[in-house]
Amino acid sequence: MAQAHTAGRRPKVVLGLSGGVDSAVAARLLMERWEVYCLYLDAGLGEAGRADAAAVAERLGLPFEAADIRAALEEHVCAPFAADYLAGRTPLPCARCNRLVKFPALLALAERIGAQWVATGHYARAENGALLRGMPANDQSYMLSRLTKEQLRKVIFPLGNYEKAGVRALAQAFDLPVAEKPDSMEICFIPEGDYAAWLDQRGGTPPPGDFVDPQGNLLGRHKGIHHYTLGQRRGLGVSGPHRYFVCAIQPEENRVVLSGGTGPFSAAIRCIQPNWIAIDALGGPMEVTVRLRHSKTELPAVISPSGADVLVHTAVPARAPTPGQLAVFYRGQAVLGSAWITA
RNA sequence: UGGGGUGUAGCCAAGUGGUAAGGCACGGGACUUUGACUCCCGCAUUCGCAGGUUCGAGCCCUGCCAUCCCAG
Repeated sequence: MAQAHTAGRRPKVVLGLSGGVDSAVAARLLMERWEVYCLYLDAGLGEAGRADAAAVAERLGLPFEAADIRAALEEHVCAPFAADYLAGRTPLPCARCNRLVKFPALLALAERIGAQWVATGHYARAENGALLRGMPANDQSYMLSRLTKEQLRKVIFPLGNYEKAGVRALAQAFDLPVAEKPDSMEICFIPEGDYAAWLDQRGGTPPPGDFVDPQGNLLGRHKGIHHYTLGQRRGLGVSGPHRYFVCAIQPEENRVVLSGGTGPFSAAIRCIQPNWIAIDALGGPMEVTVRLRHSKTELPAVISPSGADVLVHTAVPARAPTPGQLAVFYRGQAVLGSAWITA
């Protein structure tokens, strides 16, 4: 009873519990100081994840519920995802989901139960509305860089100072049922990881067309522009004296342009719809480091405002800046903000 | 129909008498909460076909087939 008494005084937090190792460990860590409510976000793909999440909550003795996010997911993530591919862009669903679906769902439950905080098992840190990198080995701040300042003020990332290996070890030490579960690395709403098949099933995907070289010579046939992304080399099925990279996708012509050499590079990148986290607005040129895709590659760059857009000039040419992906700007440990690459 | 060239794995392409390089494509793996990039592994018992010479032939000889170019 004494424990229940003190538990009642603890601050409440709503944790997104996915059924994976990370959020399970996050739950266990959070329990030490918080009153944790678990929320499973149901994307409508089977019961396996939900069962695992429920098992974790039960093992830890935490309240658990599920939210059906299918409608919001369709509107804010799936539909834009399909539209991007049809327009020759390469979408980044996780970043959109975090801002528009996942965190809003967590915040909605938090409001309902009077919790001040929400949490997830992401590898990043949030401090007073600032978004900071997680540990270098598996930092996930890139995918979180669309979160608003308002959202971030209520967020806790319990795994911000951990690395994957350590989390795995903790999962075992805590005897969590998902300790040995493999990481999932696929788009949560697409089964089998075959996004092209998912798009085709949805309908309205572009037909096969031509692969051409920069001079317009025919190199082969492609399976539909939604099968490709800028800088892609493998899976083209085009053989020849050297390797080929996708250097342009032309939706109007239904063509995919292939080049040889080392693929496309560019040092000048235009981005739209900036989301500033560490600043209120970009007043003038600023030196930052930038990530143009979710990888460890980070380049020094100068960003400058251009109307409502942001112009990025990297110190050295960047490999295949891809429309639809995010440019995330860093100042040291902090995420300054992000913007969508358009060209 | 004459003259010349070429035929090596799905595609390029080394090899020139000593027991099939490499690249591309493809398959698998690592990496990765998107798509990619990158890295690692695998991938012709066989060199257009049939004979012949030789201890030994993809490499030499003969014939045939196929294909390309120039002549018409």
